Amino acid sequence: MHILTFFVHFGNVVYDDFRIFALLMPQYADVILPLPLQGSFTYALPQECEAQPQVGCRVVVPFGSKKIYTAIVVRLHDETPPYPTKPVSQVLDEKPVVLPEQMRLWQWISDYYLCPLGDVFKAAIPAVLKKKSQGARGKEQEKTSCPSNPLAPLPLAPLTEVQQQALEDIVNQWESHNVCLLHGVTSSGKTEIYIHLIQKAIEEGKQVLFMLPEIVLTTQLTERLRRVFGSHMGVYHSRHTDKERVELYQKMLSDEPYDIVVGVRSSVFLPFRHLGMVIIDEEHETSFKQQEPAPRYHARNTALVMASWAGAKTLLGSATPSLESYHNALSGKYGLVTLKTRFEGLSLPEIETVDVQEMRRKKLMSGVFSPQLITHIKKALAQNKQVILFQNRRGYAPVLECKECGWVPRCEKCDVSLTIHRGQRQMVCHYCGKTYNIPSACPNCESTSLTSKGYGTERIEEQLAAILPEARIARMDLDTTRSRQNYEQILHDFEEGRTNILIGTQMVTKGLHFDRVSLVGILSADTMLSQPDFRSYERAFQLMEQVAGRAGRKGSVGHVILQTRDAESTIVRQVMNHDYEGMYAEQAQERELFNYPPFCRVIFIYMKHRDESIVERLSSDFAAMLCKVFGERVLGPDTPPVGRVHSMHIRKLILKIELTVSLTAVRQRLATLQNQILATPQYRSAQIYYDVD
DNA sequence: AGCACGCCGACT
DNA sequence: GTCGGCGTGCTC
Repeated sequence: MHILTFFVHFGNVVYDDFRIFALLMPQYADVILPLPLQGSFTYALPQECEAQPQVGCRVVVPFGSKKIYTAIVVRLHDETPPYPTKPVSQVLDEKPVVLPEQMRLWQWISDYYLCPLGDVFKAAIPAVLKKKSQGARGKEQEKTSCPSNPLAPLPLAPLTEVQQQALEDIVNQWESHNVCLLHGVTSSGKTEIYIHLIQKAIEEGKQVLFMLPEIVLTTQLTERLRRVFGSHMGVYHSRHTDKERVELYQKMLSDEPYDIVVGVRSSVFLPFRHLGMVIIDEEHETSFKQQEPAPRYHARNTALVMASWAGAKTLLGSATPSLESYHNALSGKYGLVTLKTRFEGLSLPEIETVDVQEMRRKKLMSGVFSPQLITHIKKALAQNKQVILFQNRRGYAPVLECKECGWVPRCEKCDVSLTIHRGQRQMVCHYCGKTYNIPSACPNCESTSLTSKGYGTERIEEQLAAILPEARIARMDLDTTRSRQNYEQILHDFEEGRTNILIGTQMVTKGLHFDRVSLVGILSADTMLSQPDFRSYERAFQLMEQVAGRAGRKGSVGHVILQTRDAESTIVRQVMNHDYEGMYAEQAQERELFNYPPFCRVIFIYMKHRDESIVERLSSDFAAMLCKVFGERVLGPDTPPVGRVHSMHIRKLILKIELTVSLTAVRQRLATLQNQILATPQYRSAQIYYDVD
């Protein structure tokens, strides 16, 4: 409890003049450890003056019989605990490295996302700061995230009339709302508006956090910002080395912090002292939510909480807002500003659907390629234009199948079929990453007629190369972009026109701007809808709309070919008409009917165990216990689509909580019930964890 | 998380 | 009769 209270009364408790004069140092420090443990541990403090830590400082402590950890002091006091204490072995900081507001945010994440505080600590602090190393406190030796731009900042590009109007609308909305949603179609020039807002905030002496999904944080955008903000700006990217992250963290703690930090999800954990504005671009992106490991936090929602505490204004930007944010905007909780026109009078791309079923019946398909798509690709290449092809599946083919007996290779540790990767000459489990050799004969019936079913990006590349041998094709997916250099090389080659067709997964849908792309092909709209997830429809719309937005730049209307088995489906029609509002209305109705966010809070409860029968019993017992307390709000247990990962069998329960019910009460009930069931001897070795919203 | 302590199988 | 399997419980 208690952790928070002491931070709130920081000034009173820590800086007690009387104490210092009387040389009565606090005798004990409560610390948290970077381990999945709830609560804090008490250590004795050495009584020398110079070794006194403050709350928020790192200390080195022995833990267990031989482990040594870096811990964070959360409270100083004189209450002798009823057990023997070990002494703190070293104090690493003179000044706090975790600010009171940060600690408060950690506690909020721990409470809201139902995970131990130690897990938040682990995620929040760069690894080097957690290690027991003396070199870590090197504020003085400022290195030259990171060559900073020595050039004088360029003057801001003037906004167009439409952009200027949007900017004024945003500022107006902020008069009456803390959060404003900017719904701007792709290429409507949102970035320019952000830049002007950031500039304004910096002039007012405020700090700005500009959060982006990983994939958008490419050189294209950072370079543009760098040219404007130069050495005022820090970049926080997951591909930065740990050393670079520590430098940024230390810089933010120093007396001359960056005015603006452009960063990914984990940049919400940076220490801001004068946060005045938060901008979250592509706010609908699912990568803001950390899935694995704990803490399973949502960086957008966490940033919203942080901003409201700091009294900062937040701008959420997207061409395809999340249903949650749009709902908040319509209900008046957020301000809403809409930008309907594309930059420089560009019109939205024209979308043409192709009925794959029909083409297949007429035997006109060449593999995944419809004749229409091939014609348009040829036309684009003849005009020296470029093409982006989108397929949301990597690898060669999702399945290998024996023609004789129907045998399909599966992962030993997970309940999924293996994806074929030709390039690596292997089959790969996309859940645990385990690789297998491709068999030359079926291990079941010894037949050698094994065929690939379905299409991944790798196979599409192969087919296209056969159809258009003269095309210069590049592929961009997880497999070809393992290193940052590869990623940048692929983009660079495409930008320079060395390649003219780019095939890729979601990676090609985000924030890339290429002037010569005239055609976008969506190879299979249907595969995106196949996952049984309440957000899959929304996500499919967002992906298609985003990738379509890559087509057409200055002076010409872009063209999109959307291949589907069901050209009459609502989603295809909505994408064709760029009808976000229609999609929203329909999905919102559905979510309301079935009690899903944003009309309800959803907590997924996962249970894992090596032994399937144990997890089976555990899940039904736990469900029964939960039902007694939560009644109809409990759904399940169910086996998730992939019922076994890493040899652990999984069951899932869903808890739907009305927005009016206090989450604190729910959390306490859950904790009690979880402790109760895990006290049962047979379930002791099971794992239970939660995923909120 | 990691480590120690503790109780049951195949080895010198 | 011991070495070692990993189940379980604790770490200030």
